[in-house]
Amino acid sequence: MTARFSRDALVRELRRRGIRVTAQRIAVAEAILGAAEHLTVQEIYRRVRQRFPHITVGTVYNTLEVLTASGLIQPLPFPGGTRYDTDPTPHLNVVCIRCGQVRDLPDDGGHLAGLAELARRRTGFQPLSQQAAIYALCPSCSPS
Amino acid sequence: MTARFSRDALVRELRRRGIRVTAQRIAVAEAILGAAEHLTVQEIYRRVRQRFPHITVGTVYNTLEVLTASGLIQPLPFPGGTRYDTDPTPHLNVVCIRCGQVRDLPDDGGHLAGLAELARRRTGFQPLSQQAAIYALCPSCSPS
DNA sequence: TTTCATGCAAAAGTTTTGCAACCCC
DNA sequence: GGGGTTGCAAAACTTTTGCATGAAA
Repeated sequence: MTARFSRDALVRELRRRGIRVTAQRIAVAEAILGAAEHLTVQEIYRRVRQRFPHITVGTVYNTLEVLTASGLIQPLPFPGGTRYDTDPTPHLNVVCIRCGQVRDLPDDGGHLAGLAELARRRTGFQPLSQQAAIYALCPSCSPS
Repeated sequence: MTARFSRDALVRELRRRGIRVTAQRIAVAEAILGAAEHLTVQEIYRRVRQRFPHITVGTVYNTLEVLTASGLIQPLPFPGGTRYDTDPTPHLNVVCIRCGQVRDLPDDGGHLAGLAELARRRTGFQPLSQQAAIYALCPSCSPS
């Protein structure tokens, strides 16, 4: 996920979503949007602190909740802590259980959409978001 | 998930998997296998403590890791902590993001199998297990 | 008898909370 | 100016670790 917003566009996007804009919030959003992988809260915290040495984890958590509620980012419960995703299109996370690397794949077969539809039909629940992970061994971590 | 093993069968199953059998491990396994829902570690701990008041969380975590490594149970990273699943067949978790209830659905359309296959083909990773969750609002929690 | 699990305790890590000062709108 | 946000601090909660004792094979 490369940066999808210029600074200005990001500010506009936040305002559009009814989020009060602060420098810290911009920094948090930029950290997530500019990352190639799904960052943990600590990783986000570390990056933002380079620009705002006085920011606290509490503020980061606060901001993550606001951004999540607005739909700009999505929390992914992972072993080892919550990570944040910015890809709004449904996709698959493939996780190596040994080295921890995560690869994203688009929902090419429409399987994720199919699962959401299945859930709606069978439970009457109203699907909002989804997460799918395959836990696997990457080639380097596979027993040769 | 109702209990799938008699006490004796469970002991045999643990031995078959190369797990050293202790009374505490049986209790932990029975708690998980006998539960209808996916229990958190604290819920497991609370249940087992009724039989073994001196057991510690450390032992529960230890046991969960052993049972996971053997493939008898599967950890599910959920918002709010890890839960444990005993259903070895791939299935879908539908979670109400407000009240937290979880419903399981079988992989009727073969979507989960399709995702694992997609992951294998596209990444070369060797799929071991999987998790799919739909975050949704249940009828009672839906804004009428 | 040897090896490994348990219990106890402490520590590391994650997430939440309360509140006064401050900043965005 | 008003109300929401920040920083600071403490606390609650989850998970990991070290070690002496005890139990399983």
